[in-house]
Amino acid sequence: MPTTKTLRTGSAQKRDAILDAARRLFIGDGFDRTSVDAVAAGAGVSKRTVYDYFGDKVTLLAAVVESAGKTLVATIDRTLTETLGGVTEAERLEDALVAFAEQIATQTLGSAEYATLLRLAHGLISLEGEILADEPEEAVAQRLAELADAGLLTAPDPRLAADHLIALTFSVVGNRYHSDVTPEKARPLLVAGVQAFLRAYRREA
Amino acid sequence: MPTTKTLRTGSAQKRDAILDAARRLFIGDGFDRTSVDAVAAGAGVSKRTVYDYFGDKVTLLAAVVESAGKTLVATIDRTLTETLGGVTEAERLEDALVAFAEQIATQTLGSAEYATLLRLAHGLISLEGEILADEPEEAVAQRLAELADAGLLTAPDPRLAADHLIALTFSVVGNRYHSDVTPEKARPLLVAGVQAFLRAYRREA
DNA sequence: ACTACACTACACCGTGCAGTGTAGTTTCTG
DNA sequence: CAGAAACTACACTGCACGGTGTAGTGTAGT
Repeated sequence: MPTTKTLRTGSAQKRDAILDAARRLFIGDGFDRTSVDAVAAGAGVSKRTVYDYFGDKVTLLAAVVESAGKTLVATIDRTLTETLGGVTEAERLEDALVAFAEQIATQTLGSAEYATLLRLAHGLISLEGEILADEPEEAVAQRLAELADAGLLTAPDPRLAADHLIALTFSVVGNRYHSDVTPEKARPLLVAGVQAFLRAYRREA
Repeated sequence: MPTTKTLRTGSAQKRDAILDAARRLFIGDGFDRTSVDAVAAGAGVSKRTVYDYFGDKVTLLAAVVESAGKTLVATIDRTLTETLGGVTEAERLEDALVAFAEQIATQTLGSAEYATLLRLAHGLISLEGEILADEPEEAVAQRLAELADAGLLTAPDPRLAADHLIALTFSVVGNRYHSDVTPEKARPLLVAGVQAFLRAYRREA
């Protein structure tokens, strides 16, 4: 049995299309309510191809989670640099954090979608990419540690601070508007969350 | 006649047993992966009785959510009174909030289970008990408003403060330990969350 | 042109499960 | 005791879906 098919030009595109459709449908309709036929149709591909690529439905879910995780971490890293890169003054910190939160909260593959995926996978996937499931938090933690070193924050436990920032922004938005998040509704909540975070973690003068 | 059977209302014990088994199984295995046969078996009742009581599976889920919501709100109200009832000094506020959070976070039908139920119901239930889905938050908000009136907190928007307290405690715990929460693991996180909350919302001297 | 392979279309199987119908048994009540 | 209501046991239908097998088509490389 040939385990790995020799990839053809354009094969990676089909794989991505399947992953994309699966992510969209899994998040929108749930894992069990999404049929593999629907995924195939959504990807413009035959069902057989889906099975040829991923073997079974659970493996497909695992691939979706892994792919989404990598994408999200990359996005977070990039966005952190864009928004918090050159911030050295306390005055600009709030705006920068709000900008970061707004990006990640309202992105197509943002914190909400990833959280949903992790919940779908929970219990079905025998923790392979699970160890890196909290990479997003770690990325934020590292950046907060740098801000603390720069004297802008007091964060003895950066990972905890990251969890708190995430909770005050993404979790609050997620709890209020369970799936249908719009930038307009999210923004005031994000601003308030960042302000509360800064009240708790700002470096005292 | 294909008329609708008038749903039976007697024997509240059996009804509760069904609700209980359904909640346990829905939360543990998910809605789609839980068969009505399993619910009936778990409740020690015939499948037919389940259908006589609740009509169909989605209606059963709705009943579970409504029942759990009422129970949770009652528990929250009681626990809030027990822990925060006579608190008028800032020194005792932290311990009281931690005690409250610990109760609700580790209870059998606590914040985590209710959040899971709301997610299961989301999209399946045409918002009947949905309007009261944020009653828990409102209950906390009301109590925080009282604490603000007593001069212990600064909370211009009590509902927002409640969302932040909930996020800093229950959401953080839920994000880290997705389903398997033990009091031992939760406690330090809850203490840290309450402390962060107080840093953000304490009345400045 | 030949071969190898990615891919599709489609039929097909097995199964698990929602929901129903019903006959028979227990239990409550007048 | 009589009769109704609650409940069980069980058989049964219909369907959706996961997964497979296969014959055939398009396409790339030699």
